[in-house]
Amino acid sequence: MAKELPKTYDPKQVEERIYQNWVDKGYFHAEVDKSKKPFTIVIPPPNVTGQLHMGHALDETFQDILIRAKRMQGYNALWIPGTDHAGIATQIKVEEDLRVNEGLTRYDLGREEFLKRVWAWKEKFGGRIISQLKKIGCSCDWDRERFTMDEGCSKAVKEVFVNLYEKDLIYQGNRIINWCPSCATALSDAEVEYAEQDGFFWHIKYPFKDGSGYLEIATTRPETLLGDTAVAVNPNDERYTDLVGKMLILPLVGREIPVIADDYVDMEFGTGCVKITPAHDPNDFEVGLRHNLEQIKVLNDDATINAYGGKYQGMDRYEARKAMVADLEAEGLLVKVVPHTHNVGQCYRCGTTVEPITSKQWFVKMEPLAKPAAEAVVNGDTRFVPDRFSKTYLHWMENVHDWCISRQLWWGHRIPAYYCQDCGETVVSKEDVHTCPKCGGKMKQDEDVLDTWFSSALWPFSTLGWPDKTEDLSYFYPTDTLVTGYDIIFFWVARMMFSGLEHVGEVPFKHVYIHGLVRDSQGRKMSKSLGNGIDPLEIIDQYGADALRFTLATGNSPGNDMRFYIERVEASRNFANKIWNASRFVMMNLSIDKCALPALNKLMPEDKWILHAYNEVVKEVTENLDKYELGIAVSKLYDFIWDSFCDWYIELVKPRFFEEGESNETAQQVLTYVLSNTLKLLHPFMPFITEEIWQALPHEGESIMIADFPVYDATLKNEKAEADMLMIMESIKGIRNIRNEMNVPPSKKSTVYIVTDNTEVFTAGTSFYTKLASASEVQVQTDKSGIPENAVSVAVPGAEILLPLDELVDKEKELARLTKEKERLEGEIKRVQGKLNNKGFTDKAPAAVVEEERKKGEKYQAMLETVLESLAKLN
RNA sequence: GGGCGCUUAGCUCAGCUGGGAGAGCAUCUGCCUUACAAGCAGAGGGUCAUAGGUUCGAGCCCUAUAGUGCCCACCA
Repeated sequence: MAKELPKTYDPKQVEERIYQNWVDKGYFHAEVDKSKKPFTIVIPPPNVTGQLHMGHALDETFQDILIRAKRMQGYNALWIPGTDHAGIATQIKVEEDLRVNEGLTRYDLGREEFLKRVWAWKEKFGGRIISQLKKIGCSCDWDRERFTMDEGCSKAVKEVFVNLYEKDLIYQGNRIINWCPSCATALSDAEVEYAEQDGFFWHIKYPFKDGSGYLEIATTRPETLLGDTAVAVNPNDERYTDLVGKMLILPLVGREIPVIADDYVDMEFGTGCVKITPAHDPNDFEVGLRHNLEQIKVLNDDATINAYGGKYQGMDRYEARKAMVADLEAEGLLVKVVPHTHNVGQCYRCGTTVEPITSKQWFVKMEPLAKPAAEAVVNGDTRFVPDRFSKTYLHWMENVHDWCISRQLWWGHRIPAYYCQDCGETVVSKEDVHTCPKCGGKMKQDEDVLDTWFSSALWPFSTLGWPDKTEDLSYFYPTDTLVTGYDIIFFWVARMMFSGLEHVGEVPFKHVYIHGLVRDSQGRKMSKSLGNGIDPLEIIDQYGADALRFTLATGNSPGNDMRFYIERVEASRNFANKIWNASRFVMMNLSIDKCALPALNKLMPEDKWILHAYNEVVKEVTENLDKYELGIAVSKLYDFIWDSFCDWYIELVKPRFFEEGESNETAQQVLTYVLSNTLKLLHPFMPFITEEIWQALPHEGESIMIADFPVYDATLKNEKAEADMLMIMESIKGIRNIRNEMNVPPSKKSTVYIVTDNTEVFTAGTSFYTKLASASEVQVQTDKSGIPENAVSVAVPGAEILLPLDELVDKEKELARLTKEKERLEGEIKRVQGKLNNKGFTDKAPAAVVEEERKKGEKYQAMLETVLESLAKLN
C-alpha cells in the first residue's frame, strides 16, 4: 500500500492531466437543478485584444476560489466564461497589425473585408485566452462559453436598444461629445482620461465694432476662436455690465459677435470675459443653448481646420494654433502669453487629446435608469466588498450624464436604426428594415456601432439566454458574486446594474467583490510601455499554477493593490513542496486503505490536539470565505499546514511508526484524515496539487473537486487536549532553546527531569522529549529528589525542566540567560498586576478577560519563582 | 475644488467585531535529525506617521496635522 512519490513536486507532470480529467468528467458543467441552490458567477470577459495579464490572473483566481468552494459546499456552482469584442481596442489592434504587416488601412480593405480580418483575430486571440484560463485552473463551464458579439448577445443588444428607444430612453441628438481624432469616433465621458498638461493662456484682444476699445479674453485653445459666436461676462460684473449687448469683431475672422451675460462666467477667473464656442466646448455649448447662439463647427473629424477656417483650412489643430497666434501678434491683438497647467482629456485607448465637438450621436438617457440602480445599493440588494466602493458607485450614479453610445467604428454591434433615403424617416427595429414604412423608399442602416460597454452591460443576463425567458435565467439569475477591479466600476459594474434592473427587473448580482491592481515590485502599474509586465503563463510554467494562485490570493485584502515579485512566488512554490513532502511522509507510512477517523477513545493526546486544531481551522476558513476574506483564509491554512501539521504533529507522531500496533494505526488514520480534509479546505486555492495528493491517499469519490467541503465537527472540539499539548510543546521549545543558546550539539543527549504537579500530562509527553528535545532519558516527578544540584533549569508553563548539562554550561551565559528571562517575566507580571489592580479593569472588563489575566499572572509568577531559585543557586 | 485609500520589523504586506504586536523575504547562529536544504531548530529587529481625545484598556474608534497614492469635477 505504501506509495513512493518523487521528492519534489513537479507541477508540469500534473496540471494538464488533472485539468483534462476534470473537463472530461464534466465537473465544471452546471445544469438547472432545483434540488440544489445555485451559485453563479459570470466572468468579466477578457478583451480579445491580446493575452491575459497578471490582473486577469488575479481576477480569475478569486473567482475560481469562490466557485470551487461553493461547489464543494453543495451549491450548484456555475461559472460562465467568455470574451469581449472590445470595440475600439480590438479595432485599433487589427488596424495596427494591418498597417505594420501589409501597409494597409481599413479603408483600403473596406468594411466587409476588414471585419473578416477582425473575426480572424478574435478567433486566434479569443482561443488563446481560453487556453490561458484553463492553465490557471479555472473551473468555468466551457459548454457555456460566450462572446459579446455572438448570436445570443447580439439578439440581447438589439432587444435592449429597441426597448429603450421605445421607452424614450435612447435618443438621437446633436450634442457635444468627446471626439478622438485618431480613432475618429465619439467617446463616452467614461472613456476620457484627464491628464495634467503644461499649456498656455493666450490673452487676446477682441475689438468692439464701434471702435471703442476692446475686451481681453484668455483662452487655452486659441484655434477654437474660429468658431466663437459670442463673448460672455458675468451679469453681476460691474466692469462689464454696460458693455453687454455691444458687438465685437472676431479677430482674424472679422465676424461680428455679441457680448452676452451669463452666470456661468466666473468674475474672479482670468479677465472675466469668456469667448463662447458652442460647437467645441461643453460649457459653451450650454451657454449657446441658453442664448440661442449659432454652433459653428471648425474642426474636421481628424482635427484639421475645416472650411470655416478660411486661410487656416486644412491645418492640423496645433499647426493652426501656432499660425493664428502668430497672426494675432502681427495684428497687435495678442496681449500676453501666460504659462498654465490644466487638465486635458485623452482617449483611454490611444491617448490622443480628445476634442469636444457637437455631433449627431445616439444617447442613453441616464437619469431614470440611474435612480433605481443607486437605490439597489443603498438598500443592500447589491453589496460592495469592501463597502467603501458603494460610495464611489453612488457618487457616479448621482452625477451621471447621458451616455453617448454610438461609435464611428466598424467593429461592434451595428446600431439597429434605419433611415429612409427618400423621406428621411428613422426606424429602430430588431429586424432589418429595407423599405420605408412611410414612403416605401429604400432604407439604409446606421453606419455606426455601439459602445462596447453597451453589450458588456447585458452580460449577466445575455449569457443566460435573455431576452428569452429561459429556465437558466430564472434559476441562475441574479448571479451571486461579481469579481472585478475598481478601475471598471463605472464602465461596467454601474452599467450592468441599471441594465439588469431595467431589463430583467432584478439586480444582476448580490455581491461585488472589488480587488485592486497587480503592480510590479516597485509599485508601478504593469504596462506594455514600461515593459514591466509579468506574464502569468511564464510563472505557471516555472512554478506551477498553484504557486501563482497562492501568491495572488495571499497577503492581499479586498480593494487594495498588491505588489508582485518573484520571491513571493518562490515562497508559494515552497509551500506546495512542503505539502507534497508531508504527504510523502504520510504515504510512506501508510498501511490503511480507508480515510476515516479512529474511535475517539483510541486517540493519543497529540491526535486530539491536531484534530481540535484542524476543526477550528475548518470553522475559521469557512467563515473567512463567507466574508470574502480570502487572504486571511489562505494564510490560516498555510499556518495550520506548515506549523501545526508539519512542524508539530508529524514530528510528534513519528515515534509511533517505530512500533507496530494500534497506536501506529491510529496515527495513520489521524494523519490521513487531517491531511485529506485539509487538502479539501485548500483545494479552492491550490486545485492541482490537492487533487494529485488526494487521489494518492485513501479516498472515496472520483475527485477532490466534487468532494464535500469539510464542516465543523463538535465532537472534535477538545480544549483540554489543546492546553495539555501546548504545555508539552512549550517545554520542548524550552529545552531546545536552552541547548541552542548553550551551543549543545544535537548529538549530545542528556537526561531530562520534569518537575510538575501535572505528572499525567507530562508523562504522556515522554516520548516526545527523546525525539524532539534530544533527551536520553526522561524523568517526570513532583519534587527535585535525585536531580543533580547543578542542573540547568528552565521554567515553562506547568513545570520546571532540569537538564544536567554541567560540563557544557557556560556560567556567564547561563547567568545572562536567566537574568533576561527574569526581567521578561517581571515585566509580564507587572503588566498583568497593573491591570488586575486597576479597579476600572476588574469592574468593567468582561469576566472572562479578567479571569484570563489572573491565570496568566499565576503562570508567570510560578515561572518567575523557578527562575529566581536557579539564579540564587548560580550565584 | 470634492471624495476615497495608505503610513505597522531592513523590504513587501496581514492584523476580522478594541483585550498580551504577526507572516513571507532579507540578516545572524547552529543543524544533511530516516517527508522536505525549496528543509529543520533558534536569534536579532517595531515609541504600529505625529498630536490630541473617547475607553478600565487603542495598531484598531473620534478629531486635527503631515507625507503619499488613487478617483471624480465644465473655471475659459
